[in-house]
This record gives sequence, structure tokens and C-alpha cells, in this order.
Amino acid sequence: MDHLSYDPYYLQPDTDRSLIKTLFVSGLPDDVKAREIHNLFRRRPGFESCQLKYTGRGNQVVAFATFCNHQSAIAALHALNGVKFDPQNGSVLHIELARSNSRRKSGPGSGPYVVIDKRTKASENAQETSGDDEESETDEASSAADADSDIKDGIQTTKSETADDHEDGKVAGNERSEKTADEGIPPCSTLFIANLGPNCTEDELKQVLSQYPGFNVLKIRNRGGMPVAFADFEEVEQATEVMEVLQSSLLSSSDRGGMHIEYARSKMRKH
DNA sequence: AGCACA
Repeated sequence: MDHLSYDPYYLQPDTDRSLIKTLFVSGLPDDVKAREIHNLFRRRPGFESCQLKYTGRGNQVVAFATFCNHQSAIAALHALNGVKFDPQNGSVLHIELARSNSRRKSGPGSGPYVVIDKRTKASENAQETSGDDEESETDEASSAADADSDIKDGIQTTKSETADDHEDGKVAGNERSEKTADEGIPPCSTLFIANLGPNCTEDELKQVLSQYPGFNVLKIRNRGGMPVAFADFEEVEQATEVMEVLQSSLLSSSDRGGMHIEYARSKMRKH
């Protein structure tokens, strides 16, 4: 009967990403502590709060970090996406904008970070999410078995469905109505980057791009004073992600505004 | 708006 009592956050018609102040973090090792997440984000400008969520699914752990505005959230995303979180097991952070902002439980009692633990307790049976999991009953004790499962898949592992069931588990309409802002250029795993400053160096741009999974090779061509770059990625999806995240973003060498990124017209040749 | 390298 309460199926219709959707939260207003999920009803925003356009899901305008520029309103999102919360980051969705995946790729975390399953022994991550909320304190670690807090320490990861607390220094970032505009940070407000974070929460760690142990999902019921395969002991996966995700986190949400909320900032005072969209811009600072994006800045933290840029700074931390793709970094190795645990060099020991190679886990790499994948950070994207959350589907909805975390609603902060106001008032006393809510600390700087929050933990939500939905892992199946051995003593208690799962009382929700019944039905849509096909997983067989695996023992709690074998949790170490999935230590490598999230790494080899990289970005593809991130089912974005986990992004919208946080805090209350309700999943609203999750059609990804993302427009492909590229007009006419077919997706390509190589990106074309223009509107770079005259002093932009290959190193500077490479330092930014190499933080993202799948980054392969960068080449800069000086097109008569206005440099352009070609950045090659392993997969089209990874190139797409970088294009969307870095679109219009500034480098320290930028003088004509943010980078303009499109799919390249042809894939970078292998050498 | 501007797309190279082989």
C-alpha cells in the first residue's frame, strides 16, 4: 500500500546531475571500515558526511560521500576516482555521482559517518530483498573468496543499481535517460580532446587521464598553436565515462575554458 | 569548431 509513497528525490523529472552532491563509491575491499572512508574524504573541500553500506549482495561494500555542492563533489570525484585503495589486493576506487543525494539524518546521534550493514546475519534470515537473487547459499566464512572478483572486472562490475537503493532500498524507475551529447560521432574507445591551452603538456593531461580505469595511451598534436590530444582506452565504455566526467573540466594550463572532449573519428592505431 | 599516428 505504500508503493506509491515514493520519495520526492526520486521523482525529479530530469535527474539533473548538476544537483547531485553525493558520490557513489564502489570497488572497495570487503573489509573496509567506515573510518577509512571518512578519512578518505574528510580532507576534500566541501565534504559534509559519508556513509558506508554493506550490501546484502555478495558482501559488496559501497560508500556514499556527500558534499556541500555539486562542484566540490565533482572535484573529489576527479581527485579520487581510479586510485588504488588497497595496494595489497589491488582494489581500485570507482567513483561516480550517486543517483540521488544522501539525506542526512539531522539531529544529534548522527556522527560524521554512518554505517549501514545489510549483510546477512548468520542468526537472522533475510527479511527483505526476497526473490531477486539467484545466488546460492554461500557460507559466511568464505567471504575471502571474492577478494579478487571486483578487480578483474573493473568498471564493468559496477552495477549502477546499487546506487539508487541506498538508504531505503527502494528502487525507483532506473531508466538511464542519458543523452549521448555527441552529435553524430559514433562511440570510439579513443577520445579527441580539444580546447587545450597552448602550454598544455602531455604529462599534465596524462596525469589526469591515468587516474581512470582503462586508460591506455595519450598523444598530443600541436595543431598550429592549439594543441589537441588523443586518448586511447581499452573499452568504449571507459572512454565514455572519462568523456562525461572530464567534459569541460579545466587543467592548470587551460586558458580558453574547459577541455572539449569527443569521441575520436578513428581509433588510435596500435603500435 | 579544430581529428593524428600508421
